[in-house]
Amino acid sequence: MFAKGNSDLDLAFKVFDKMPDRNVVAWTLMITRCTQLGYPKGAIELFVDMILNGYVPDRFTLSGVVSACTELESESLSLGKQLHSWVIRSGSASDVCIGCSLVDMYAKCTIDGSLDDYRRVFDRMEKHNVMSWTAIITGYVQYGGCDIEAIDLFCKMIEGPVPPNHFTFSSVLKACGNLSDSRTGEQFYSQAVKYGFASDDCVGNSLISMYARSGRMDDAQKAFESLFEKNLVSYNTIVNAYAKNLDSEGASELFHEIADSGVEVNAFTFTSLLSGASNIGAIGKGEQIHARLLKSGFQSNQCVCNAMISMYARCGHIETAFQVFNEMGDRNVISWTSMITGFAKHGFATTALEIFHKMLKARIRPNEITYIAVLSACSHAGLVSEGWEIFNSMHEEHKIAPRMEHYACMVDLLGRSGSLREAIEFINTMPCTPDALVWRTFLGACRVHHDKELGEHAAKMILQQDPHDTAAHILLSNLYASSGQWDDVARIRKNMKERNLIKEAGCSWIEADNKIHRFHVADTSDPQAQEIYEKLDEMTLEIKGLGYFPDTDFVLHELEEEQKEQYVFQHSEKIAVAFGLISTSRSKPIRVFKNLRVCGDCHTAIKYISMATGRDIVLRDSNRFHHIKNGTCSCNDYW
DNA sequence: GTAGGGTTAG
Repeated sequence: MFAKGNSDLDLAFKVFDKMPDRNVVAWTLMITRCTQLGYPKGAIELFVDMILNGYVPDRFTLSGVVSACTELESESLSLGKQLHSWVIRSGSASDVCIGCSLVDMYAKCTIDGSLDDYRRVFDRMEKHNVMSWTAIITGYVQYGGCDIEAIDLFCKMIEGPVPPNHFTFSSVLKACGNLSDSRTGEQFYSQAVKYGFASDDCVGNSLISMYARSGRMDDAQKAFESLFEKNLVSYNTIVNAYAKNLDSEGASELFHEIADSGVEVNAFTFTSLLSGASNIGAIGKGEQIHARLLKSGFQSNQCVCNAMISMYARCGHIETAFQVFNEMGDRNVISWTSMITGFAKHGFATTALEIFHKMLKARIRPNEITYIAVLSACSHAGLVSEGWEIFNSMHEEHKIAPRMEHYACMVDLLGRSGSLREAIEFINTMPCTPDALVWRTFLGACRVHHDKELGEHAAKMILQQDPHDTAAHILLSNLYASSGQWDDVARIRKNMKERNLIKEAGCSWIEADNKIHRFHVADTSDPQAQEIYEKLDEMTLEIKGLGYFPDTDFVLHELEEEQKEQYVFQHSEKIAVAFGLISTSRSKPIRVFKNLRVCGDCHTAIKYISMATGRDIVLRDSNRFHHIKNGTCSCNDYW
């Protein structure tokens, strides 16, 4: 009877306080309402009051207070556990209602994604209904990161007597999306159709997202178009799909379509648009969205602010990112991690570490992604001993078991600093089998330090695990190319061709006049191509005069030295810089973005160009930012 | 009076 808005909650409290004769139902009702209206702490206080007043909670009360804990996430895990043991003592461990709440509570409150707790509760339940099945499957997908287990459980479920509903299908489709396994997803979807959920918006939206996460944008678009009814979530899903797939133009067009359709956008929409802008580094677009945000009233939403921090940082405006961070009211672990990542990618490792220590002081618990950010900060700056210290502390102080990514960070840190032997020793003593990521990182270090023997070993280890790994083929071929073994280069290229492995094309882009200009190697498609190449030739002569010598190690083909030079001078990042020189204002830095790591020769050449022209050049590659000024780079040639 | 879902930020 109570409670749509917060004032209704006040009213509900007034009535409740005046009740002469409260019973368990009244207490329970108040507890659940508090949680539903976003006051889980109030719910817990009420529960404590209730006990102190001598009332005995029933199954609904316990379920309600467990839900309150769920809302508070990891903050209340210990209370949740106490409630759980209470449930067991009171003999209600097999109750389906309490069981569902407990599964959900463990799923959302357990930080390290350990599955044992919620699985144990699930297994103890007397019988299962569609809610308990859905709760456990969702728990695996959302909080355990265990998509395969979720799919297995789903398969078990459909063999049993309880039919899945639209929520269950939605979760299992999400699991397929996380695995980028659209084939399995399609099978589940056709089952969903058989069960009569063909026109269900929830299942339809999950299908779009599943296709998008599997990289099948055309099918995502088709699924979107064939939706029975498009709601805001559908629009947000497809906007996000375009943003993720680097099509921020497509995302903004859809944004206007939404506005025209009369559907009101929400914070999700803005967050997706911001991430779309940040993926391609389109600061102009990002600023437009920021301006629109200020009118929308979502500018203080936590997710939106976090997306803004990341957008400004990833577009090269680290100071503005820091400003947004400082002005934010309520920061969570993602806000802090975004800021640490931002500083790390810009090469301000010491600042990144300072922020990390402030975060610990503010009693914000770092998670595994925070540690990836902090460790990569160390590795970008060559802070070996700090890296070790942090790596050791993550488990000792915060009970976070290092994952493959953390091991890879350490390999990167040791490898880049030149300690290849120490890195390989680290790999050999890992408690788990190193995966392709670890070996790929190590191979990258071998390439930088020209260690052919270890590099070959690493590439073989990668190809053992994944014979189709394009990166290993390329790195191996680069390694051979840099020592002039052209027969081996040819063999690898032939192998790649046979296996139909295509190197992701190097591509650079630059924003000018609020438009993105993209360039590939030796690109002549731009209307201003002639001017660009004239500028390039002019720059080549000029910087050679300053002492630049082309490093043709970075050319893959066996060519005459002069041809190699020419080839290296047609790399996409150089073309983009030349375009920047002729079409952007002198007062601003030239901001270039590249989808892959910047080539070593380009890095050197661009440093000389900054010296010759007096322009500041900011280059974001797939790994980090390079702030190039007067012939030096913020990465200290360490990338 | 109870429990489950799809879209967002690192």
